[in-house]
Amino acid sequence: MADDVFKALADPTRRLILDELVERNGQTLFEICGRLVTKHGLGLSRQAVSQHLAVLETAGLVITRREGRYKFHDLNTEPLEHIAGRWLGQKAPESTP
Amino acid sequence: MADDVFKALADPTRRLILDELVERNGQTLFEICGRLVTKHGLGLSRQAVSQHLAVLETAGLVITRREGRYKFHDLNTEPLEHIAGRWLGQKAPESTP
DNA sequence: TTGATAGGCAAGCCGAAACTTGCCTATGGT
DNA sequence: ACCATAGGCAAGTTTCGGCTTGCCTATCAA
Repeated sequence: MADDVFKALADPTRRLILDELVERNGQTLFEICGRLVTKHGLGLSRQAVSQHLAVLETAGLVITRREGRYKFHDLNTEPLEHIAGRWLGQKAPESTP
Repeated sequence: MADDVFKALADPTRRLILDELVERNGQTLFEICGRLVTKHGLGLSRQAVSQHLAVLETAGLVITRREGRYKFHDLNTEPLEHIAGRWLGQKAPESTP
């Protein structure tokens, strides 16, 4: 469960994909491909991005909905909220003024 | 910078090490080895744990201090606090009562 | 000083992960 | 009906991460 989330976040390309989805939710595979190439200059194939999206989906960080021949990808931040708490929980909360 | 933190957290053994340091801070390499073997039943060599600790240290999650022939490992949770905020930042903060 | 304890360095092995390549399915427009 | 667009599947390659093995250094105690 949490293992999938950490493994998904381990790759810099996947973190960039999450960034793009924060900026504009509900993008298709081709849109994400275009953004990664033009805005960040990384040259990867469409299948590479597709596989990254699959990893993000099994981690629960991306939820997909199909409409016709389009498949839209929505960001789901819920798995991100409890991740660090595993080690921050019972710590003395240092001065947070 | 953040890349090191995510890569460090990607491995389940390293996450277990952080758990052990939460439970008891300032352990030596041999102490951590013993705990991983006895409490969690994983059979890994001392060098494996040493390499894991090195990864955690370059990520800033573990800080070491040397005293004589002992090297104590202290947890540093600071890099964990801003990790998820990258994607949670401009999201509507749900009810935190 | 010798031995035991705590740790470090470096090369090598192996399996998993990232990426490619090639082909296939499905939807929509004209 | 036809073709272009959006996406999927599967095998192959290559790179990288985790782990081992073997040996070396340093500190302390007797």
